[in-house]
Amino acid sequence: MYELLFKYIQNKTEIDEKTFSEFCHYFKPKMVKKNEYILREGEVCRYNIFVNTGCLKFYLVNDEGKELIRYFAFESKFGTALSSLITQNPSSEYIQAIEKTELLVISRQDFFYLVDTVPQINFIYRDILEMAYLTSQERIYGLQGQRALQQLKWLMTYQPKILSRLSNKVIASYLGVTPYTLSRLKSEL
Amino acid sequence: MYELLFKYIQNKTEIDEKTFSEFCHYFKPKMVKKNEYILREGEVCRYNIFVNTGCLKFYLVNDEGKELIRYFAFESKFGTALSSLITQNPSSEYIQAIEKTELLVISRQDFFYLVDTVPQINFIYRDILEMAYLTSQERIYGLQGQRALQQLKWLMTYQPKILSRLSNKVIASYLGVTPYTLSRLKSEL
DNA sequence: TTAAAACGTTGCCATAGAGCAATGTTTTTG
DNA sequence: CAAAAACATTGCTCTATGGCAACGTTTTAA
Repeated sequence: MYELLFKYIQNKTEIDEKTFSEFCHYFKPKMVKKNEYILREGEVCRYNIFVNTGCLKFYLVNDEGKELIRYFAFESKFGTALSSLITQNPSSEYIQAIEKTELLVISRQDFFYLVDTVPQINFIYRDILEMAYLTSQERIYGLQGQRALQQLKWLMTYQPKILSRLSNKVIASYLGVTPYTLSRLKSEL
Repeated sequence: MYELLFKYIQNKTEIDEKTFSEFCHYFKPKMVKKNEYILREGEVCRYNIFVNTGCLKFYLVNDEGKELIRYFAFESKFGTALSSLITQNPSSEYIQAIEKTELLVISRQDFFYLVDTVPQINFIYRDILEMAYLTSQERIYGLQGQRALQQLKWLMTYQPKILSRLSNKVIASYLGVTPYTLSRLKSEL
């Protein structure tokens, strides 16, 4: 149950099994079905989430009813509605399982307690934020500058998992184009 | 020289002048002229930067030669080419002064030393990353979903400083449209 | 296992924004 | 302060993408 999380932390910091076992019980296992919501728009996010197996999508629905996907969390990834988690304001994002998914869930309070008391978790949180920020920057530059075809090629190179595992509809929503356009772009490759 | 930085930190954490004075000398004052580069593409970023007065732009130049602006750092803001700072790989970003600008510059090594040894700076760095990430998320959703006119209206409401202080050319590059389009959009308001 | 629902593809037309050129305005700099 | 450079605006045309409709395929669920 905790092997992946242990490996994740071990990969980023120095940690022994004893230290890990002292705090890992703060992470509670949770199974969610395909299409099940972990968080809905308007709810306050009270958890940080580690994905053991499966995949979550983080998205919002804009004024025109269009679903905009910001991020996918696959196996061994953390994800949360950070804005709501930090501010404790209602989330504008949904979090939903794309597949049958196994999670480790830690409450906001426990998580920040660990950030403040366990140096390894302090570092892990810093690393999560740094990496999330870097990924966001790349995505901003991609959305700002690239035509959709270029973005698709970038995805093929750097995020092949997204293309191989997810539906066109979902990929289109991530790229910010319609499924029609995506379908046409793929025939241009 | 250090008043703004002290206020910035005091605003976010508990700190007294004595503690501040023990580490503030790691931040070195630096003046840059309008249009002067602080970092160019291909250089490794070795600094974190606090803006005292003026304004910096963080941008890259894409394959088509188009300038894409990711972020502006106005007074009392931190900014750096984080990707390069963390990985110590050559930066794909430029950092350039838009106006005559007064900076406080801290070396990478000193900065991370303070992050690891001064709890207030550890927290400040966490806060910078959190806020930067939140801002990035909003921007991703904006670029993905909104028409340029909507983005412009959003800017008017939430970032009026960008509109009032910067040239159309620069604003267009931030919005990811051409100056022609921006000029037309403004006449639609 | 089969009917219903969701998804993917493609033709057609509509639209937002790009890009060039021409012109006037503002800013920069010697 | 004057000449040069950069910037802003607007007409015209072109292109990438949107959105609907139709149709075949895959997935879902009773």
